[in-house]
Amino acid sequence: MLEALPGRRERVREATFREIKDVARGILVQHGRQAVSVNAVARQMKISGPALYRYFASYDELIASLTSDFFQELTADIVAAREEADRAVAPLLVMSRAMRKWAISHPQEFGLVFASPLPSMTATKVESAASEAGEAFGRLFLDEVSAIWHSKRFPVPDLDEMAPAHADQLRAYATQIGNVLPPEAAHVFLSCWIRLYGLLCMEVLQQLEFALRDVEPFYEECLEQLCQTFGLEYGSSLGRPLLA
Amino acid sequence: MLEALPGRRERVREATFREIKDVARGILVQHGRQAVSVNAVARQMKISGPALYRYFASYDELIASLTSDFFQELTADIVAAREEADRAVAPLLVMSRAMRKWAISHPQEFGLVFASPLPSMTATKVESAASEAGEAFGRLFLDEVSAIWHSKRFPVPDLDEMAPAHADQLRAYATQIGNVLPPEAAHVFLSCWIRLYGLLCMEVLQQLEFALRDVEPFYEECLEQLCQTFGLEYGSSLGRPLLA
DNA sequence: TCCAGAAAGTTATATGCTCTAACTTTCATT
DNA sequence: AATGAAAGTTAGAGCATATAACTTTCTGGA
Repeated sequence: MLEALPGRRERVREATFREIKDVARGILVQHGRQAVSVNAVARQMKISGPALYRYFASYDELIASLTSDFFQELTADIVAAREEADRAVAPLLVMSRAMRKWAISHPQEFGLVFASPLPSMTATKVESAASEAGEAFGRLFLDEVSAIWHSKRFPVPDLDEMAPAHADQLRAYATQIGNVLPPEAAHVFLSCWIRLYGLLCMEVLQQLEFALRDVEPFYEECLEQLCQTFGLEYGSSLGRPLLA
Repeated sequence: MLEALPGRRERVREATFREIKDVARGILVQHGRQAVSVNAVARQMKISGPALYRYFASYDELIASLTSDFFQELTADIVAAREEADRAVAPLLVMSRAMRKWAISHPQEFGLVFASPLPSMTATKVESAASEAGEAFGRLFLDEVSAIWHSKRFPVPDLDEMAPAHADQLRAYATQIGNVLPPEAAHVFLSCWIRLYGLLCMEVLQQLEFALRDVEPFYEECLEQLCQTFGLEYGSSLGRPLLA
């Protein structure tokens, strides 16, 4: 029988890939990262454990694949939010809020991405796909800041007043990102990125629960200062509540 | 035979506790968090695995004990740095630099503290000792900011201009910390804490390696702004290098 | 001094995990 | 229909946490 071009074999294989990752994600969300295991996924799919190794060479590869998916989903969410948003509010704000919205409605997923174990000197990891997806995610914000820079500039510090070693690593980074920002502007971008992403990290990893139930006010405060930095108009999120 | 009051039995038991934790820490530092296991520790001590359960009821308890130790060591380091430091430079600066110094010279230890798994809804953890030590650590900085507040004040936002829910949680936090700071000042404290600790988190969890080899310039920039916030004089760390 | 009993350590074992090896089944293509 | 790759199976090695039951070691009291 003539098959559709993707091939029936490959289609069911693709479907199995999806099912494995869906089941794994379900376990992650319901029972936490520790509960995600090759065997647990296989049990829930009612197949034997080793069968899963036809699809993923190792446990780490399965986790890396999940990580990659999460980055892509997060990226897609942010892009979608940017497209659909009110044109009056700065895209950078829309994107930042979309990032947090995804992070706090998917804490386990975000936590998996963030709290990956430290490489511990040894081990050249097989995280290429995951780190690529991660870079694409970061690129979203970098490109937006680059657009702002090229359309109207924003204040930047003087490279000569920095420690030479720091100026060097900024130049290296500017090169690495294809010079979409000059080193001085890259410093500002990184500084803001650190504040925003660092805050999200602390929130999701529950490092602020000793004091706060709702971190959003601090996130909005951070966004406000971010707008000042880039010379954007800060539009409060009131009226378009974060958690609808 | 009459023993010294602590009792010989208890002394050797205490020594075994220490050895277990020392060995576990060695494994953590050398081979990463994943490699820390009850059996691995026992092997290295040349005792049988189950023997360790005379000292720790579970693997999680061993980890929690390590976490507690790390917090205490970090706290002690910061206190020592504060005592020994040049009186001309603000204690808050000295303490912040001591914190980072410890964190980056003990990345695995700091990572263990930070990247503890998410509670995943269920599970009432046995982390009381660890979280107590963690609170003592945070208290160090809180007390310092409180001292600054009571000696000369610093600018604070208006509580009435905040979202009511946020004002409420700030008041609750102020109560929780025994009113050593009013809610408005608590907001400022938390805001600074988030920036400083969040940056450290990102650095140690290697979330900045895509761009930076040395995060110190950003840390110092953060400290400079922190000094502005609290009305302190920013003394560069030059001349007393961070990594001697 | 000797002995009862607690403390500390042992082996054996249950259960779960990752992952490999060897075998069987399924199924699309020739 | 036959072939051979793909997908699934069971068996098992090796390591993990943890418990149970046993032995050894040491302490404190008669």
